Amino acid sequence: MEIKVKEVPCEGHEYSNCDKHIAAVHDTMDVLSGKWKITIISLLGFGKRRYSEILKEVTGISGKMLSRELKDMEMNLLVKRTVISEQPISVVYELTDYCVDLLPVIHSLAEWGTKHRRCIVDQFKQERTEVSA
Amino acid sequence: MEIKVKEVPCEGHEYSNCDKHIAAVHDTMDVLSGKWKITIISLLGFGKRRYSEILKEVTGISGKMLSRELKDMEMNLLVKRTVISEQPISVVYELTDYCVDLLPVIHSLAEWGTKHRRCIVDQFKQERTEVSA
DNA sequence: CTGCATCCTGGGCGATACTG
DNA sequence: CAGTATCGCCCAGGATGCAG
Repeated sequence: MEIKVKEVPCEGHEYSNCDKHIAAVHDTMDVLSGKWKITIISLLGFGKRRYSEILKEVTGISGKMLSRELKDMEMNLLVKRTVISEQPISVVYELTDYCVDLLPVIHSLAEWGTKHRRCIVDQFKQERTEVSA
Repeated sequence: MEIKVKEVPCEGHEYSNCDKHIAAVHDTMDVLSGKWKITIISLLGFGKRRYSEILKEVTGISGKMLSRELKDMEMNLLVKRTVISEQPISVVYELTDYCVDLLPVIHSLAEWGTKHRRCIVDQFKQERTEVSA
């Protein structure tokens, strides 16, 4: 996080917090980045799952990526890993309470995304009618 | 956006909306993705800027990337591009009203990111004291 | 079953030079 | 001044195989 904006006159928000603000946004983006984390969080939102269950239910993900993402998410305290010592051994993952704080943020992303898709589609349609007119 | 989660029993939210929800989140992430968009939006939050001004104030960005990001953001209706026919020619960019809807979302990302950084740092400190104890 | 190591490819991003 | 073109690096992520 070495991204910086040079000093500029303030209109609306405090500059002194600006760099930190930007860094904080990137922190969250990093936690959610990659192709699979959102999907995994959404799936685990339905309840705890075993590794192999996640592998089946998240269509398209490879074993390597799932391991990597889960380890990453565990380090970020988003999921709890529990080893069940049966034969054969199994491991269950579940969302932490901490991760629940993230859900409203994800919802706000989803809301804007939904609106945005409509907006872009409408613009596309409008351009087509203008051409045909 | 072909990411899918297979049917699973619902606990809490409706499954039928789940795929769309995930796709919508990714839509927003795509719009904000890359190394520079957040920074550019934040800068333009202070007011309109010329291309060369942005180039100077966003430290580290190259001309190529700035052109590319601005073009991308213009397609996504986030910025408005205005050519001023002076000599030498200049171009000013400003946030659209539409982009303003995105600011609360960005703020929520920043809030969680700030908290998360504290959380991870605290965990790190705690692990160190446990080792020394 | 769970998870890591290896190899490989596409795309994000940087540096530099060039055009209107 | 505002961009584009070319080159090239690096790394996220896919495929496959191995280990505990």
